[in-house]
Amino acid sequence: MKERRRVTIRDVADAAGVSVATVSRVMSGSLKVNPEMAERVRRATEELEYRPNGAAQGLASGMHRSVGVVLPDLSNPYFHGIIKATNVGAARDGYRMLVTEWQEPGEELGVCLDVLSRVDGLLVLSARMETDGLRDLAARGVPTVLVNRVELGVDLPMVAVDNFSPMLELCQHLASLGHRRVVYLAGSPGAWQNRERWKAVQQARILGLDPVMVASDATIEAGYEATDEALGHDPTALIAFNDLAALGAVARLRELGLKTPEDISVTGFDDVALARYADPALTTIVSPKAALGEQAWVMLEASLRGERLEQPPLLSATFVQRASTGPAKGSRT
Amino acid sequence: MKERRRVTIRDVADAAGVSVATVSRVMSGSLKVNPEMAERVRRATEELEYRPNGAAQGLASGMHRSVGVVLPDLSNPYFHGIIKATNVGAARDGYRMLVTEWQEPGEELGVCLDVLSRVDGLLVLSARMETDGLRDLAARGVPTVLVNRVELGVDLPMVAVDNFSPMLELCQHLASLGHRRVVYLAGSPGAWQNRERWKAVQQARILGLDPVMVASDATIEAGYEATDEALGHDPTALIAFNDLAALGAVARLRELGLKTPEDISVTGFDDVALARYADPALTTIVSPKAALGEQAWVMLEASLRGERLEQPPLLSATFVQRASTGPAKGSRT
DNA sequence: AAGATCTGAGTAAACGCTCTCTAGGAGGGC
DNA sequence: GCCCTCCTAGAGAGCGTTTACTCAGATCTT
Repeated sequence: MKERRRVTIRDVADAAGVSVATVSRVMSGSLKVNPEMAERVRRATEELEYRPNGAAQGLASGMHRSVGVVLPDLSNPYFHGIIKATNVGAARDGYRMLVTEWQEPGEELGVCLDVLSRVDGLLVLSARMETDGLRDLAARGVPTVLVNRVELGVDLPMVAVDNFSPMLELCQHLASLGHRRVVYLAGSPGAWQNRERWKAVQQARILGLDPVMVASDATIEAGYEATDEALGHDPTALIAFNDLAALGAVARLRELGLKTPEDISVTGFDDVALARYADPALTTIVSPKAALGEQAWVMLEASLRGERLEQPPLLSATFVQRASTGPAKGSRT
Repeated sequence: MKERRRVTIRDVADAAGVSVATVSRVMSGSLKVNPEMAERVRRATEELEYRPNGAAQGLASGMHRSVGVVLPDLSNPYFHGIIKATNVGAARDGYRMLVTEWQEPGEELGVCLDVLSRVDGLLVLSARMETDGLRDLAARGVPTVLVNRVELGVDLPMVAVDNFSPMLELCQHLASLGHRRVVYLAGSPGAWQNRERWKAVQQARILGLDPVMVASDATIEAGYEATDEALGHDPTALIAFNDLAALGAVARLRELGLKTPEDISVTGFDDVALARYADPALTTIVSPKAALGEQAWVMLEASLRGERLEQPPLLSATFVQRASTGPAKGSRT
């Protein structure tokens, strides 16, 4: 394992018979360089298999050409759809994306700041991170974009999906099936998305729904575990915070001998890949993950350039009925 | 958005009335420093909210204190379990983990090398990356650990789960239920794991199985789509490459009016979270994801220190019977 | 045709940190 | 009491790039 010295820009310069500055110019695609020289440089680069040192570039230019993504849970497929789209945008613009999972709240700002020593900007998908931390980031002028999190007191660009309207639509669907007593399996208490969804569910009282909230979370396990308590309220339908929780709930119901949707209806949110393939296929809300990720990148890229794009409106999500909802048991609809 | 200048080590040094060298020593935890001074430095650090510049540290020390993880598909939950464990190990040892998803083969070595300009080592979870690329990495002396990929011609440490034995056990289970004609829904053709699993399935001829291979992949969609072709072979059981494909297959079967396991049995591999919650709960192989991720880190960490640990044996996975397998239709078992 | 302007390549100063080397004070041996 | 060793803190040389600047030669102006 001989420690062969890294080939630096200097080596390339020597090999091509030019100065390091010229090599740097060629690498960065500056037009002000003699084509013949550029060609020589390119050949030398190739031959020596030169790879610029990212750290040095970052130090010298103050730009790292990479952005950090902070999210609470890597295993939630909902995030995949988003960051995949973000990634193609970033790649297109020559940026690298570094994903960091972080769960414990309180620590998050620290992590962000730490990550920041190697990135130019941040995408915050984390619902749990305290508002103070965000405000701090905003105050520091760190290019940051909030995803699916609308914070009024924070001066940061944000992109988000409309949670309220589609959830209301979903409730309407439930109401039209004759449901009345429903339980909302909540997501993370502080999360904006959770507040919005719950708000919509409460609003649905006007449609005749009589909702109760039960604490849960955005995971299969949490949905599974919250189901027993939910059943205590004797509901005809379970409105889960997201698809994962819905899947967990369905599994627990099945275990208890309750069939979905015959005995009890269950709804999800997000439309992750599994939702369609589950049994029963989940009635849920199709969240525009790709569009969200794309827009997040556009906003972030602008921030990186010091530009501040106009705050875009909420993206709309659409309700889709599948097999996990049916007429309320005991209703004559 | 005033561009407030970053606080550097020099600022801290000035504030504490010491030299930058001393600050650096305090930060790195060197013991050779007067406690009183150390305290002063620490206080200054705190007050100024000093954060060392990662790029500069990387440049100066040649260490980035971070490792790159290259994986083919962020949405496969199997990887989450692994990298989660790796991450805690890395964090414990003061390393940051950068996840990079990369799909197109051919490009992968380039990406690795590129990522390498900012990391100290690599964890390769990507089954598709060409062997040549790996050999190249090995030749360059880049600290790299291969996960779930055993390459005999490559001189790199690897950690992997035993695929063969548990798969054979699974086949035995199927055989004992009276199955004979089975279809193996294959994973990525070049992948080591795929070869191992298929080898085991073929070996199971000795148990009376009569296996056929059908091309598919490690995703729900691929499992779903390969099912029709699989049915052409009139099997009594489907052995999917992994849980995702199995889930896809079950979904397609249901669509076709075939019940699992009454009409046809289906098995998975990996035991992702969903496997247990799906309907029917998947008979599958429990892969020790956490142990794998942990061991991968241990090996990598040793490589980073220039040490080469002894090649560990394959980790063992265990077969678990759940509800997706039953007696072969038409068998009297 | 001489001075002004422009082009494009080279020189060298950062960038923020680490780490070797040096200096000087404290402590110890004789 | 003097010299030598030990130990700690500071000075400063990089680390590999980028990016003003500088400067020579070419192209214009009139």
